[in-house]
Amino acid sequence: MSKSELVVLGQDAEPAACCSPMVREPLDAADAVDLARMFKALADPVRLRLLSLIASHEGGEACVCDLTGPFDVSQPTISHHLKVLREAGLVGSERRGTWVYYRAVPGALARLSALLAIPPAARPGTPA
Amino acid sequence: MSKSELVVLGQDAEPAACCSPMVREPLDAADAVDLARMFKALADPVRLRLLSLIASHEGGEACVCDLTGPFDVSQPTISHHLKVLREAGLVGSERRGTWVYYRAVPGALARLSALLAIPPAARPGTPA
DNA sequence: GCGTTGCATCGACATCCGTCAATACAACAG
DNA sequence: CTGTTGTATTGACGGATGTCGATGCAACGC
Repeated sequence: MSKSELVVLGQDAEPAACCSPMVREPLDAADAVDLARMFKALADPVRLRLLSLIASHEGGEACVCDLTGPFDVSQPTISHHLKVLREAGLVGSERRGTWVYYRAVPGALARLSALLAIPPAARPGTPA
Repeated sequence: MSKSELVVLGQDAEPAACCSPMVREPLDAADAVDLARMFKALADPVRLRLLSLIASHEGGEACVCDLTGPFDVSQPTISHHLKVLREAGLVGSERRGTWVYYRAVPGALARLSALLAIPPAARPGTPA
């Protein structure tokens, strides 16, 4: 793992590709599979808390060493959860010597947020 | 089931109770359990598509009879998924004679959307 | 009341998933 | 190279979940 896995900025350009609010039009099956995978990554309390710890951490990133303490689960479990988040595209990681740092992927969060948003001018099902 | 289960409007008042953006501060454990449950309900492609069908349906609601056709799964599976969505608080239902109508709960979606939002003036970890 | 339609529930099954102890791998210092 | 620290992976285990056919329940018309 000599190359950085930390995502390049520019992810922000991606949200529009898939996810206008779901209340506006039905999701297609392919998008749904992709999105369900991301929601599945969020569907565990420990992972939610990990993500929020990472995302809100000073400097916008957190070292695994900052993440193994606050939970009542073992280190391998934390690693496993981080892997799930990483593979879902919600976080990126970068090794700096012994230490591994994780950072949230803003574009991915924004994508999900946009999907769930209620359009301001319309309510569900109200023609926009 | 003679009383309506369709949620009363006013749910919009609730999002603020829990979910400012997770990138702003770490989630507490109790909130994480509650939110993970909702994300779990979204963590299945069929359920995502069901929710989007319901939410985008004309009139803001859909009858189960509108929902059993578009998927390659059986009617009991659709019912099961609708139950999961309902129990997660993402949809409400109302029986009208033989027909049962489902409607998305805007407040619940807005709550999740707000949780995942990236604050406009700050990026993850940037002091606001 | 009976037959029909719509929808929910039940029970079984195969698959998936969170957790852990043990272990492997990466990086570093001496 | 060895020992140490940090982190990821492995394999086992018990529990959770999506799916189905069968069935039960709700509502309706006759």
